Amino acid sequence: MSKPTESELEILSLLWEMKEASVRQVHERLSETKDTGYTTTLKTMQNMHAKQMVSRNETQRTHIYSPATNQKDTQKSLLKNLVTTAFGGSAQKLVLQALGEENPSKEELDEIRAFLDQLENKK
Amino acid sequence: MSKPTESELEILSLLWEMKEASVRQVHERLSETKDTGYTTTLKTMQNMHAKQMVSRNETQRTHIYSPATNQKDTQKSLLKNLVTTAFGGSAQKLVLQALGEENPSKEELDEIRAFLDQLENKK
DNA sequence: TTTTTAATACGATTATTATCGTAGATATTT
DNA sequence: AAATATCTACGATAATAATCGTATTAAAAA
Repeated sequence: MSKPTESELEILSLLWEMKEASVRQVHERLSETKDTGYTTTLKTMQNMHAKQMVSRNETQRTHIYSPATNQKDTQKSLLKNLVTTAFGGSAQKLVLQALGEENPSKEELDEIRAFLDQLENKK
Repeated sequence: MSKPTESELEILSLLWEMKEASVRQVHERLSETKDTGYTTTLKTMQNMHAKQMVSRNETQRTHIYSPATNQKDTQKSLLKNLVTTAFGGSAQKLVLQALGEENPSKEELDEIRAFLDQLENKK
């Protein structure tokens, strides 16, 4: 399971959200934030398919793609990577930094607290 | 302020930790986890210097490098990037995921709680 | 049924990153 | 002083990623 490149990740994220989509649909969404040609998106998705990062239904002429890699697992490995490379291995620091920057709402804070309690109980 | 590449980030992290170091010293640390030649490390650090990502003292033959980019700012932008590309923009999800995976100690959990309280008081 | 539109495949090109080798200079050791 | 080791500089190459253009085919519209 190879690490997605930056471009691949953008597409993968969209697919996680959309569940399944054609190249056209992905490209349309991508165009909101990025200015590249249709064939670029196509090629990237073909590459992703070759790497088995996405699967596709080819029964129609317009292929329908869906994510083949688990979102959680991918997030997990990207996070781990960031923790080791940028946070000196401390997830703690990453969490504090993320919380500090993102200005979470009261509800979110409570949710995190609940989660902390739950974690503690497991010990 | 350009985004560090993967290799650059590895070196930058070490420099954040070491405060300042020669290429040799960085290379030695790097060798623990990576198997590349000395000149590769040298070249990367020279590139980083050209990008003003690090500064260096050239008064001695052996140059001494130190980070020129703020650790917090860099972490912040990398985090933001990850949140948007892999977590659909939700820092919340990232935090929960990070907490869930890293199995923090009781002390760390308490520290996070304290931080949450502090955040809440600011409102 | 002809024309136009929309899709895939795939090679080619460009851009970026990573890695290394060699030359030349300065220290250090013998 | 000569030999050896240790630096930097820097070009070259290799590896990886991103982008696009063109050919071909299938569907849709005129």
